[in-house]
Amino acid sequence: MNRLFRALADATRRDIVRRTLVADVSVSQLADSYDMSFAAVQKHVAVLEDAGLVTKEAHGRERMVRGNLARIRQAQLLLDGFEELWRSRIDRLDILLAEGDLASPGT
Amino acid sequence: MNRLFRALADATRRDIVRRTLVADVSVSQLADSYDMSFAAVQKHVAVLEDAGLVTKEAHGRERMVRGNLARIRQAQLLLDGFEELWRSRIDRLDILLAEGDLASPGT
DNA sequence: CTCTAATACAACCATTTGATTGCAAATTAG
DNA sequence: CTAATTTGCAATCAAATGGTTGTATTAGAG
Repeated sequence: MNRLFRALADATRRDIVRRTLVADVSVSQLADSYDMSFAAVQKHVAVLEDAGLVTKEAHGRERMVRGNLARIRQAQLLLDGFEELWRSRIDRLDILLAEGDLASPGT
Repeated sequence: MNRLFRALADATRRDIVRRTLVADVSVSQLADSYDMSFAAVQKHVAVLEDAGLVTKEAHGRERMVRGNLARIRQAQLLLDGFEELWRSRIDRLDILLAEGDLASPGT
């Protein structure tokens, strides 16, 4: 999870994910789009690959990069878990309020 | 977004978010839970606060930390956007297939 | 075969991160 | 008032990050 979220914490990498989710793109095609060296883009792709967010497939001398939605879903699941926890806080407040309602009439 | 995802890319910080989504917790209560110095935990909370994932509220000499679900939702929205993009890839394939269907019968 | 394009990888550098310790300030407890 | 808690903040340090350039390898074009 650390690597997953860290990989998403960079605008260039998020853009690469966006593009490779829509269509396969070669590393050099990606490199042409950003104002940095080929090697820098190559490293970003490597970070994404290490995080499982993209895969690479050799096609001749090119490596086609493909976004991996399954991995994105894992991040979504974690955030969904946060949302559920938050709801449990509301539930606790409801319980407290309910207890208050029970106590008040008695006084 | 960079700060948001970077803040989530650390297990200790994700745990702090979990705990503070369920109930308000003071910085020192948090510090007691982790095997690191008070200052280190304080810094993690500061990173989360900077990312908008938690807020702090003074209560006497304690600062109660509270998780901010709204900010988590922003991360969810971004990931949801990825998912929609991915679906658009499928749509394009469908279009290609449909075009193929139109062409094939004519040949 | 030769040249070029695409990629991989290493070395290097500046900046950021994640942790530490130490000290000061504010608030509560006794 | 005095002492203990809680927090904030600065200085410091090792490791990771994000970028660079240079070199080597591999595959397609002519």
